[in-house]
Amino acid sequence: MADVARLAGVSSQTVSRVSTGHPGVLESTRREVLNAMQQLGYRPNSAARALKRGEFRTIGVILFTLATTGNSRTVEAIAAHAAREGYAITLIPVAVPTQDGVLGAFTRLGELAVDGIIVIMEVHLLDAVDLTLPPGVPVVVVDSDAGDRYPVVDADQADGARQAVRHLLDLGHETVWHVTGPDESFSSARRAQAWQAVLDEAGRPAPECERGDWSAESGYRAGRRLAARPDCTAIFVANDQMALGVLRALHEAGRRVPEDVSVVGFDDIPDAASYMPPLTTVRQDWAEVGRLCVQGLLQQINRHTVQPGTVLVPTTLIKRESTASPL
Amino acid sequence: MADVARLAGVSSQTVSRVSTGHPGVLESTRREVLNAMQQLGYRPNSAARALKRGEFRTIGVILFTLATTGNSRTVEAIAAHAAREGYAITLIPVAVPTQDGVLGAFTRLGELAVDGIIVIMEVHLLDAVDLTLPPGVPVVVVDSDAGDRYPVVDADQADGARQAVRHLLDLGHETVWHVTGPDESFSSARRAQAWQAVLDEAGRPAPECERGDWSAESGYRAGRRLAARPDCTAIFVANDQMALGVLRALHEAGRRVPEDVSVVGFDDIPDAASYMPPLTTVRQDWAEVGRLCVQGLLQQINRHTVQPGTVLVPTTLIKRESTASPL
DNA sequence: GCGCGTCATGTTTGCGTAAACATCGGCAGT
DNA sequence: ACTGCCGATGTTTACGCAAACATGACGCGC
Repeated sequence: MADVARLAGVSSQTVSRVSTGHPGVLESTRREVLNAMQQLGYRPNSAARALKRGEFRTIGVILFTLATTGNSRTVEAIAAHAAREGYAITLIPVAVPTQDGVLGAFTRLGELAVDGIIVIMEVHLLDAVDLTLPPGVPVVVVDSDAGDRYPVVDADQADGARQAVRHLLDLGHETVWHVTGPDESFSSARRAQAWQAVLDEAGRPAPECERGDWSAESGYRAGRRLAARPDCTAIFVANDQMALGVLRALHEAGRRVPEDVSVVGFDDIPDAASYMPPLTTVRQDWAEVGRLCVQGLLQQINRHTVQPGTVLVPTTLIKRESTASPL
Repeated sequence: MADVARLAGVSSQTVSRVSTGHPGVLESTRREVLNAMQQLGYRPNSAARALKRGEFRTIGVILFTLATTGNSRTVEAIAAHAAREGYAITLIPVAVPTQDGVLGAFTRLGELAVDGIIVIMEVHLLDAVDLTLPPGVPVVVVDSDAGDRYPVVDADQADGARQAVRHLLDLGHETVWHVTGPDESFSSARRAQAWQAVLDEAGRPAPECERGDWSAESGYRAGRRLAARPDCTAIFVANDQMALGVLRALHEAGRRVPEDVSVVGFDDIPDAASYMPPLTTVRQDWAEVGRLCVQGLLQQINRHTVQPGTVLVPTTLIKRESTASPL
């Protein structure tokens, strides 16, 4: 910076003013400085800046995996919106989904240069490590029921599930079977709860759930078991990938979709429209979730206000060709 | 830090020594300092640290999208390996895949606190912005043909495509049709080139390519056109998602897979094993790509050696049930 | 017993930046 | 002409840390 100042014939403070866009610099001076900067290939040192300003303009995102469509889409939206606000995002992957793994990530995070944190994971995994969450660091949580302790942003999974199950009942199915995600997943639990609630309301018997792990393969296994039951005519599957497996199992068992069995998925991943048949499913707006995360976090950072509570992003039932009235 | 020093009854330098793990501190003193740190909730300020040390221990990853399986998996592997080496990763999404967009990202990047950059995108988009790539900043590129200018890491797409096409020819197909990715994609070009080369070598006619955009929907459209041609018995599709669309198109046209038409995909995304039928495809080892990126970048950072050149990660043909000899 | 080396610890300094304050020149109002 | 004020720019300082150097205590060999 001193070199630039010398070349431009001004003080380093003026250089600083130019590079931060402060007002009160003569246009002619500004141009001179800009010119000197370019000539010397000067770029501000962000460490010094962060040190001086006491902020990093960086948001940390802590998650288990980018392998799920939901997570990667959410992160992408977070990154895009953060960039728009002049924030970079730092990814903190938790290698192992254990409390030790989370603890490690949070320890690293404590030393990391971030102004706030977005947590994309089940909060119960955080319970044991709360102490290490640097106090005073703004946090927003996704995919969790921690609305009483942190600000939470999430898709309205319960409502999506309700729409899915009601759609099947409205088509005239006696009841709806359900393939859940893994036990640890709060999303899975909420979807299952809503499924159960709708059946209860309608006075229909709730068959026992099949349990999967989100993978198509696990959906296939669940689907084979369901395909063997002639009374099963409608299935609500907790995500699209498992639904893909269910469709294959039904196909192999000779049960037609939607003529013999109706299937509804969850997520509306891009491929779902190309399944055989195109899948009726519940769309989640991950972009909006990401946007609200960033917005909520920046609000905390700038206004120093924290409001625990859950913000729900609406979900939409997308009707395609995998559902029909029973024959 | 001063507070910690006071509480522990030592100088701030000793606190620094403890927090950086430097040797030459009496065990008893160390414990005392650690204790004081905990009590005061002290955590080192990484901005100051970076300023003093002249390094950020952060790697920037610049890419267009996390929406493709390949990108998100690669990023995940990069993050994991970087974490293991004590590096954080910062995501720089390029909103618009134009040179302006890239330019913007690199400008931001220049002011960003990173010690090196991994670029996951077509390098030709960088051409116009080379000047803004901060000189002296280590770079590794993925998915590009810039091996003469930068260190490049990539899956061996040509070999994977060769294996796929040879497999189909070996099964006895007269020739192999091809559905490509979008024009701008270098991966797509390499796969198409290899496809053409194998057919040429074998003295087979190369049918005209169908062009897609990686999406299942575009695969479906290409598949419909191919399904209409009775002479088409073997299709090499440039990725799995488009293959899903091709499978649906063939199914709707009443052409059985693999009895009437064989299909090979590329990527081996987890769902591919659950397609109908399970898809024969080429597996890419994204985790290894990510690992090598980090390794190569750290080598540059630590040893100050740059070696342009391309490192290829082997790809493997995974034979499933979508390919068979023609009837 | 003296000098020297060794080890634990303390003191000084500067990394690059920007806020706070200081200065300086000119212009409006009287 | 003088005061006062404002706008443009310069000077000083501190952000938190860790290298480099300084100090001081202790032990060992002669």
